[in-house]
Amino acid sequence: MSKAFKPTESELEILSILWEKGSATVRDVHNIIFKTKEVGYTTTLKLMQIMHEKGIVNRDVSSKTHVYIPNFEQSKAQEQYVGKMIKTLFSGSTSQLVMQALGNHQTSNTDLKEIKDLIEQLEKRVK
Amino acid sequence: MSKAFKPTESELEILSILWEKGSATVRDVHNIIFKTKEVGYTTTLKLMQIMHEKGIVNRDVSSKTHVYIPNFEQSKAQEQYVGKMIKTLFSGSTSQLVMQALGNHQTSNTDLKEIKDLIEQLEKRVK
DNA sequence: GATTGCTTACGAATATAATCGTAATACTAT
DNA sequence: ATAGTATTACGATTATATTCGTAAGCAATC
Repeated sequence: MSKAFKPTESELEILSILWEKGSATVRDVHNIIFKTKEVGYTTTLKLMQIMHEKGIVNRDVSSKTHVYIPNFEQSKAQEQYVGKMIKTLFSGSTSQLVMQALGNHQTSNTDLKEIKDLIEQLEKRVK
Repeated sequence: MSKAFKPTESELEILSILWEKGSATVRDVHNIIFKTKEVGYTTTLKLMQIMHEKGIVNRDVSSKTHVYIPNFEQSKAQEQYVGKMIKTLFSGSTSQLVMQALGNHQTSNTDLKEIKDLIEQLEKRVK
């Protein structure tokens, strides 16, 4: 089994930015975080350094301003958290989670169609 | 807006048990947690006392062995965490979360049917 | 009424996470 | 080259969460 990284709250926030952009400098990340949270630059820096020590991110040090790259797959994190959520928040019911998500968050018709298709495939498979 | 409780990891674990059972004593909760985690009884006790101080749970003190009752709605917690998950783990895409959940976790045909019905309602509504 | 066992209360220790200040270094423009 | 600016490194502090030991209370049983 693969190592079960458990990013902290702040680490997840940073990871989400790195996943979005592919790679980023501390400054990039900090600017985004700073929009919603009054926090010092060196705090963000330190967090990213720690993430590097832990191996959650890689970094390119070839230029003075380091570039950070996520080293933890988004899909892995998704699996991990979705599983735990279903268990602790939805008493084990996947469908409850799905219905909660669809009920409370805007979803385009195109996306809804896609989900329906998936469901139909699943129905076949289970049979 | 309602207070934004932010239960910690351990608190969530305890809450999930209380949601499941409706109410429980420290002993009840501890027995369940202890199955998967070597932890002292007084640790569980302390956590539940702290949760009480924070107002996350109520307790019935009428008999010597106190009975704890959740005072934080499961649905509130669901909203809170699902929203955050979509944002940080699925780059804002609800459908990605839904497809991940359905793809990786067993769901009965009855449940799938129910989800399809919901989707069809949503499709109408959006139009 | 002493002993045993379970319970709560509570302080304290330990572990983990988040924050920031300061200094050293590199880069840029004058 | 010098001044100004941005960057990293790193120690230290603060905040928060988790863990447990010990004492005290209560109830049943001997």
